[in-house]
Amino acid sequence: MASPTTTSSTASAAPRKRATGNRSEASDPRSRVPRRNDDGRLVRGRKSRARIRQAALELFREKGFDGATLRAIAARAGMGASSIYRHVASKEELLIEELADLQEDAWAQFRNTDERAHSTRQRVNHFLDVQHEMLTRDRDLSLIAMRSTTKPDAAVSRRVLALYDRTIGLLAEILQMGRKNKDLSPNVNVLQAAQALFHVTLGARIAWSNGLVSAEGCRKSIQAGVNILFEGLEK
Amino acid sequence: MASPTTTSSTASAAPRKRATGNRSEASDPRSRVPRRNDDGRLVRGRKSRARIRQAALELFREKGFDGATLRAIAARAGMGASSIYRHVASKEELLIEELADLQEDAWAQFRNTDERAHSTRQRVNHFLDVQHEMLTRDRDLSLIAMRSTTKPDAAVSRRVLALYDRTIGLLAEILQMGRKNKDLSPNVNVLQAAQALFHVTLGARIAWSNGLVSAEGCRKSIQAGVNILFEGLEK
DNA sequence: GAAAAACGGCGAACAGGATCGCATAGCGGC
DNA sequence: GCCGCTATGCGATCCTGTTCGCCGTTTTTC
Repeated sequence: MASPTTTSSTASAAPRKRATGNRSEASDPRSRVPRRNDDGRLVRGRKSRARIRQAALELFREKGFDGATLRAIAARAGMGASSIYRHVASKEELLIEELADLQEDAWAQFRNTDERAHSTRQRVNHFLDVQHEMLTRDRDLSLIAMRSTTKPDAAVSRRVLALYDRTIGLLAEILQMGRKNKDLSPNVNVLQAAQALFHVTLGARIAWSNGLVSAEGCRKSIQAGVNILFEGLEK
Repeated sequence: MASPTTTSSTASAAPRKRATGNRSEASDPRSRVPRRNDDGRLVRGRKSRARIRQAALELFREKGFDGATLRAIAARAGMGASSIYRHVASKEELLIEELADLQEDAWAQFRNTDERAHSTRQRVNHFLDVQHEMLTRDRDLSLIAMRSTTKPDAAVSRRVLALYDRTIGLLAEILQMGRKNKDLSPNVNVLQAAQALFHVTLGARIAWSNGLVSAEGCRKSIQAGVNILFEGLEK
C-alpha cells in the first residue's frame, strides 16, 4: 500500500459484466429512473415495492441486516429473489430507504420542537439529541449507512452521503443563525463547524454501534464533543 | 427499523456452522492464537505468510481491494484459495495488517520529528499531518478500515478499533502535555478532546475516500476542524 | 523413537448477493 | 383489436468469501 502506483480503488475497476451483456441498454431496468412515470397505473409494481419493503423491514428487525437473506426477504414478499432487483439496486438500499424516511421524521420532529429563543448550543444539542434517539433505535441503521460509504461507486453510497450533507446543512443553518445573533464568534466558518459537529457524532456512533459504549454513553460523548467545540480547548 | 424488538444486530445471530461441524475444537486452525509459538522453526508457514502478504499487497494495488479476488491472491502466492485461511481470518485482515504496520511507521515518524517546544496546536497538526500523509497514500486503507468497523463481531473490527484507540491515546498524550504547560484550558478533558479531534479527521477522510474532496482538501478540512476545536465557536 | 498433536495444504462445497435471458402483463396509440 | 413499449417476474447461473473434511508433514511429548 506504499507507493501510489495506479488504480487503487475499492471498486473493481472493470465493470465485470458478463461478456454477453447486451441488455438493450435503454431497457435495462437497473437504470433506476423509470421511463414511464408512475401516474397510478403501475399498481402491481407499487404493491410489490411495498411488500418488499415490509418484508425487509420485518426481517431486518428479526435477524439483523446481515442475517436477513435476500432470498428470505423475497420469499416473505411472495416473489423470487431476483425480482427484488427490479425495484431496488442493492440490499443495502432497502435499509437506506428506511433511514432516509426516519431522517425526515427526525428533522420534522426537531422543527416542531425547536425553540429559536434558546441558545445556539442548546438548539444544537436538541438537534443532535433527536437525531441520536432516532439512530439508536436500530443499530444497523448507523452501521449499514457507514458501511455503504465504503463503496464509493455504489449509488447507495451517494445516497447516504447526501443524507450526511443534509444533516450538516441543517446544523449549519442553526449555527448561521447563532452567528447572526452574536451567539457565536463572528469569524467562525459555519459550514466547517457544522461538519466538525457532525463528524463528532459520527465517531461517537461508531463506538456505540460496536458495543463499546451504551446509547447513553454515546449521547454523553456527543455532548462532550459539542461542549468542546463551543468552548474551545485553548485558555 | 422503528421498534427495538429483539435481535437486531448486523451479525447473523446464529453461528451458522454446518451441522456436521466437529473440527475437534482444540485443533481448529481458525482459533487464531497458534498453539505453538513461532520460535523460528516453523519456516514453511512463515514463508507462506510472506508470499500471501506480498501477493495481496500487489493485487490490492493493481485492482483495489474489492477487485482483488482471494483466488487471484492465492494463485499468485502459489497455493489454493482455502489455504489462505490457515494464515488469516478474513480478506480484510490482509489489508488491516498492512494498515497496522503503516500506522506504526507513521507514529515513529512523528516521534522522530516532533518538537516538544512547539505549541500544542502545532504538535497536534503535525501529528495529524503525518497520519494524513500515510493514509492518503492508499484510498482502500481508510475505506476498508471503516468498513471493518461495520462488522462488530468480526475480529478485524476489534483490531481497527484498537488502532483508532491507540491514535486517540497518542493525541491525548499531546494534549495532556499541553494542559500541563498551561497551553490548554485546565478544565478540558483530554480524552474527550482527543476523541473529538480523531473523529473530525475520520469524517474528513470519508469525504476524501469517496472522492468528494482531494487529499489536499481533506487536509485543509482537518486543519479547519482542529482550529475550531482549539479556538471554540463561542465568542 | 513412537505416539500425539499442531501445522499447513487441497479440492469440493456452501451461502448469499447479484446478473442474465427470456416470458408475461399493462398501457397508450392507432 | 392489434402493435409496440415498458414494467415486472422468474429460474438458472455467476461470483466470491468462506467453511469442510481429509491428509501429509513437522514438532512436541514421554
